[in-house]
Amino acid sequence: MKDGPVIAKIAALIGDPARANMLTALMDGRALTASELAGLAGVTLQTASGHLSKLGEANLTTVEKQGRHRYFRLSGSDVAEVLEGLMGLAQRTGAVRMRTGPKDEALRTARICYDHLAGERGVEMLDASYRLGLIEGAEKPMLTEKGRAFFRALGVDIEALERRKRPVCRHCLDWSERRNHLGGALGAALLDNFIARNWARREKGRVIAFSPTGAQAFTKTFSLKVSANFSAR
Amino acid sequence: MKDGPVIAKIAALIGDPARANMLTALMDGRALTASELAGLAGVTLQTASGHLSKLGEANLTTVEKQGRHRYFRLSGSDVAEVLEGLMGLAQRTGAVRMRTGPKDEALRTARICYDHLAGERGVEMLDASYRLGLIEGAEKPMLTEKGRAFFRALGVDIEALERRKRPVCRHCLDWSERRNHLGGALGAALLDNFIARNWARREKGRVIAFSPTGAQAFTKTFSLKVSANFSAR
DNA sequence: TTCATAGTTCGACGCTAGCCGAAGCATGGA
DNA sequence: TCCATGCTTCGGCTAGCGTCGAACTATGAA
Repeated sequence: MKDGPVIAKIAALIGDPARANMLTALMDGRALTASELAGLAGVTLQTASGHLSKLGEANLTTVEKQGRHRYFRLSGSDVAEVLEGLMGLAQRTGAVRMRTGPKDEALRTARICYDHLAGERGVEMLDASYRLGLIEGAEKPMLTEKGRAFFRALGVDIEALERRKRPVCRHCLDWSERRNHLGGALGAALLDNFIARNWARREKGRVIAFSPTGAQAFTKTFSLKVSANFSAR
Repeated sequence: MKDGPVIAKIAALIGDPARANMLTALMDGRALTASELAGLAGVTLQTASGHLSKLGEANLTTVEKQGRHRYFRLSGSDVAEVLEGLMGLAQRTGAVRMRTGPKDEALRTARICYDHLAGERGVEMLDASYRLGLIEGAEKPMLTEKGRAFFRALGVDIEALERRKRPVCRHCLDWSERRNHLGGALGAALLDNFIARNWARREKGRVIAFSPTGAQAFTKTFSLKVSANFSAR
């Protein structure tokens, strides 16, 4: 009776189609201007402006002024996580079309979730990290000594990550796979790493495209089985 | 532009204060009637009925008919998880409060339901039976081989129970916990068993009182965590 | 059978909130 | 200084939805 309205306020904010469009557009962690968001949401600039101020008041987004532009982004990865959770519910409902186009296919395979890898690849990576003993702990995942050495060898500055406030390892529920993938500072650092190595690159939308050699390297690094998916693209 | 409205539908459902109240009330996994939910949400029965049918259509809740009551519960733990996520976001701005306690402590803890154990203990026992792999099947619970051996070792004549017409295992909805406990022939036999072992005895009214040693034995048998509840009573 | 309780359906009312046009600031460039 | 661009604020319109009273169905008890 008391905490209901609290979540209702947030949920109602996400519940408007225009705002939901804006939020999902921001899910890849990029910052977008008010005009861009207006276009994506299919509303006029002044309408979008109103929505964005509401989202800001609720601390779902933050603003960054730059010249005469105002860049909006999600205020944190936790917002993206909740949005992914809602997508999961929406998918399970069956009210959503299960028919998936080629774009959806690519999204399922590998996409960006705020700032880290999601989709099949993301889930595989987390699974492998547990299987290889790099990470331990169900509730609160922690790097093992072996994991530290492993990721350091990949070129990730673990110590720098640990100095930050953000958790190094974190589970993040994947709406398409409905299993956890790896979030947190390490998840973000790894995605950066893959992109820097040219294993993968960001494409339009939230798609992450692995190159053939990148996919091979990824598979080998995490001791994954070679799947039909990889050879297919 | 595509998946925005999808999550918007779900979020909008959660976004109404009355529905949010109902959903949060259901977050502990209990099942509540439409009237109770109406009261908790502060709306009339007919309004609540409308809300509940919407929640059902979206598969956020499921219904269970029992007599002239209709018991509503969340359709899965994933729903509760999303709600918790929303609370987390809400917490950034708003305040949080805790829930209230019970009335009749002893009755809630353990009581007789027709001929089997109900209340916290009963619910715990059913939960444990699933967790330990003694029982399988959501709709129609069945003893596993492991379960047969387990209960036989406790001194229950499983074969005799199976010869009877009465179902061996049966879910029974618990009015205080609002979750299922174990009924059926096995549920009855187990309560007899506990009393015969002096783990518990029937008291005035419908209260079942566990002795300290009985509570300990019960806890150990079903591999339960030792709770403060036991030591407190 | 009759009454009581639980819940649903229908219709009407009223408020909220999203929407856009127009006007108002603010920043940056010429 | 003047204009263009990016965004916000204001005001009025409208649709949608949450709400309740009343009538109806279903289950159970006397």
